[in-house]
Amino acid sequence: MAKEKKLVTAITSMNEDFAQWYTDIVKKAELIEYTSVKGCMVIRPYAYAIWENIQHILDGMFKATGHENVCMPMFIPESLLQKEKDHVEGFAPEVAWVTMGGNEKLEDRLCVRPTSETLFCEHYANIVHSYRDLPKLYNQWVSVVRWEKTTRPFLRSREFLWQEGHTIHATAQEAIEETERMLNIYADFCEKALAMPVIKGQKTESDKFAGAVSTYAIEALMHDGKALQAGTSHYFGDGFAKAFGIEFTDKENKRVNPHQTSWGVTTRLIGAVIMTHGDDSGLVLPPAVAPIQAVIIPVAQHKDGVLQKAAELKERLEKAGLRVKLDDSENSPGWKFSEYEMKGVPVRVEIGPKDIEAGQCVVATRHNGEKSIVPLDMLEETVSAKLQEVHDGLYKKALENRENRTYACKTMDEIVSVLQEKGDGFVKAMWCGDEACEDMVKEKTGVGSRCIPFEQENISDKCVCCGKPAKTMVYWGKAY
RNA sequence: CGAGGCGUAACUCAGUUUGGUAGAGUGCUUGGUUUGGGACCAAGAUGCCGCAGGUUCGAGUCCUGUCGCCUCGACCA
Repeated sequence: MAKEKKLVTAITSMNEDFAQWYTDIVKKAELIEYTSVKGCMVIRPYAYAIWENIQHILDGMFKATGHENVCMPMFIPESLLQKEKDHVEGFAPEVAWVTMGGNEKLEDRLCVRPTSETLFCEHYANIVHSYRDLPKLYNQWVSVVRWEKTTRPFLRSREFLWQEGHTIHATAQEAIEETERMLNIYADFCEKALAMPVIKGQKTESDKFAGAVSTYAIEALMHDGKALQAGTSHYFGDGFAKAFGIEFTDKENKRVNPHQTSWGVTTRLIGAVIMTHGDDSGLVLPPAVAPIQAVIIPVAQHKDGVLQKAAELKERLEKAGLRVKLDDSENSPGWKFSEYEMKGVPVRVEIGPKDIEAGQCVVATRHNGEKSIVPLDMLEETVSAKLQEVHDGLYKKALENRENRTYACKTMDEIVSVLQEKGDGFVKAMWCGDEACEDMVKEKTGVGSRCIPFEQENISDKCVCCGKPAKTMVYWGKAY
């Protein structure tokens, strides 16, 4: 394979040092700026625009499935957080506390929400009285705080933006269906909007959400072979309802507890996009969420008619419904090419005096660097087709990477040697269901359980660790 | 939070061993020539040497603490 031409020297090569490459990208593509509080970052306009596009698409999917947006307070009294035992145990180590109000010490200190189950439960206890009140399908777009020890932009920050859906249903069946529905929406979104293939599956007991009956997740594989949990959906059963005293009268006039779910995705998705599609020239954005879908670069822009023509192309593409930028700054065309490659703009349109004379322009695609000459009267349909091509190309490349880095193993020795030989990736291996084996695999091979995929395969009849009869196939991997 | 590395101009970094006037390249500003892959010439501006103490006649340099970034663990969306 021909060595890829490196167009930008300002960033570290991803194969040389993936972590440094990531850090370079988030700074150079003007996604974030660090602040004086560890783990809290400025999400700059370009990154926030990506988030807004993510929000817009997902919010539409939520509304289309009957969900309503609400907004809970950011503070949770300690007494409220304490009500569900597993939940508080899971989150207490990483919550930030407000202990003073002005100069007064607070009687019941307030936790800054790390997640809002407790607030939704308190609220549901007040508003749910009858089966006629159910279901409530609520969602909120807010930020939460978790006092992480190790922080990385987008992947693990102390404050992050997310959406958290919280629903409450009359029956377990309905709640389970909701849990599955939302996991499917996330998977759909990742594949159709972010061009990122994901594995749907269930988390193991040790890995599930604090207070949940079962946790489901979508897992993606990054370019370097590490796994990233891209979204989660939890089924709570009636555990929270019992702990918070949520009851309703059913059709038979009996007092019963409702069943709940919660589900969320975060700004981590931006990190996932960077690490799934980025290359040594910078960011590569999937067209559906790219703040700029096509950038127009005028060449020899001081010459008569070039800027006017470029502006005309911009207007035409905008009318066709695209997000377009015309860069008429004084920088050289070469500089602009590199700049928008760094920023991951999927399609570039070049227009110069020679093109104008010939009634054409040059259209280049970011993901593969291909350029083609396009008659001006075919601009709109060509750019739209190219955007689709970029999306498909990104998805295909990400899927290939995942497939090339997914290894089926029957023994722990095999896991160790395949990882050593081929590098990090997903390991498919059988498991007996015993937590001791799960821990042992992690200890001996360095890969932890990611999920029990819905799509099961039979790699072997025996557990990869203890050799006893296997119950399920598990995806294992190193995680971000 | 444990082990290691690094903090000097907007960026990348030299200078720290042996204490003695703050440096380079890139970028930025202005003017001109350029413009199809990060253009060229000229003139300019930019520093609490991460922060706080300490040692010293004198600290970017030595000592203590602290904050931040990177790597590897543990924890996690």
